Amino acid sequence: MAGHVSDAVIRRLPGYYRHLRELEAAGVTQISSQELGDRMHLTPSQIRQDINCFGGFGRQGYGYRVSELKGHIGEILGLTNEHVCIIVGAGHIGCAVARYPSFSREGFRTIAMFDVDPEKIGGTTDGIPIHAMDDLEAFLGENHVDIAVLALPRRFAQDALHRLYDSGVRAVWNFAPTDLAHPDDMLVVNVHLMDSLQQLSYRMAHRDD
Amino acid sequence: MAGHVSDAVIRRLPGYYRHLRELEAAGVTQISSQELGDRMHLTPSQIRQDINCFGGFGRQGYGYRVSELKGHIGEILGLTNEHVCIIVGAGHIGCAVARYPSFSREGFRTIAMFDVDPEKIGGTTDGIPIHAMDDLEAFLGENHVDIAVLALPRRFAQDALHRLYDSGVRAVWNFAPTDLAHPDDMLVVNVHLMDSLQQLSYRMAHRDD
DNA sequence: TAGATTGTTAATCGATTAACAATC
DNA sequence: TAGATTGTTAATCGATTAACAATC
Repeated sequence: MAGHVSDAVIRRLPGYYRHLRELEAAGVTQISSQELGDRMHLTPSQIRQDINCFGGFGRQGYGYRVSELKGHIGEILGLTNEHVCIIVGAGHIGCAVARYPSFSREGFRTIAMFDVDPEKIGGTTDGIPIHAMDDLEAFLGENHVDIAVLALPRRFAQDALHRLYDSGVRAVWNFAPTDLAHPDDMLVVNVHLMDSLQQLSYRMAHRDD
Repeated sequence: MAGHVSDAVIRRLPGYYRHLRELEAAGVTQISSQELGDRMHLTPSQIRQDINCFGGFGRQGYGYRVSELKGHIGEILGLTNEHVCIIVGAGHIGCAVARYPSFSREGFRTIAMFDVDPEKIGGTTDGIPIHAMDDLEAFLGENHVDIAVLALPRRFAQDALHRLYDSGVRAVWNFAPTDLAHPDDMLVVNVHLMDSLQQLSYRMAHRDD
């Protein structure tokens, strides 16, 4: 069904999902590409092209059923299967992720956190146990983990990524502010908060251009 | 100097800055578009095109001076002027931002946080005072603020944005998981953590396509 | 049925890549 | 000078938009 799906489309998919969820919550059951485009600041054409990368989920003369389309896009995004996660680094960012409500609501289940701080080891955050960083390999030997959240200072991130790879983890959500080297069969998606803030700074500096 | 700069270029600029900072820290003083491209997974052509949106910062037969180019890009990103910030919402994300080292290092100075929780009001995070949300307008009347960081639950974010606008704030770094309506003369850059995670989920689900 | 809106093909636009003269 | 690498123009590629027949 899906031939090659471009990066541009993949980047927009979560936005569709988010808007459709809001529409569903607001009691909207039907929507046209025109209306959805107005809402998302996209052209109706683009919306139809994007959706038709995956199949014809609409009906001529009617538009799209909100809950049906949301279901399809959720499936396409892989949100129907649960993802078992660990968080490496129990600092402020790691804990913020652990407690982020949408994180568990969308099927990302955190089973453990890891840190080097003896003060934290043995404790919990939101019911999630904090293990010693030294126990990472042993833990991964006994537990299947889909995604590792990397929430460490920059200088520790590359080493942690190698250790995760060697223990079989093949997907990383990286908050460390650096581009990590990784094998081809490991997926790494970066958050790079400072990049986002610097884009804001750029736009402020060039407001009148 | 800069004609129209495309979104694609703006999105890459912080990456240049980050890599150049790492190179500088590693003691590298000179780099060619070829070498920088290898490092950043971009073509040399694209790097030269990107940089030349802003001016000819290189030298034929030599390449670019790392510290000089970093300086230019920092300036282009608006990092030479300090940005006065407030953080609206003193939950885990707000506090994570407040303590994020690069935040203050790159000239983003947080002068206050705001929250509705009586337990938090009057306290501090990392030396930053937490004010009552009710005092937002009074505070903004007395203090110039360049950027508001929105770190509130979704349902409170739109109202907070209006209040910020009415008190003169014209730039928002938004962590609430929703696309906020805003006037044309207000800049809003979204972080949308869940979008980023869902992109990872998509790529995991479609690994073998 | 008539009206509306999709799915899909064709046209356009913009971004990326290639090429090469300029020049350090 | 010769070699290397930029700055910049031209070519290519891909993404977005427009158009319209299909059809609910």
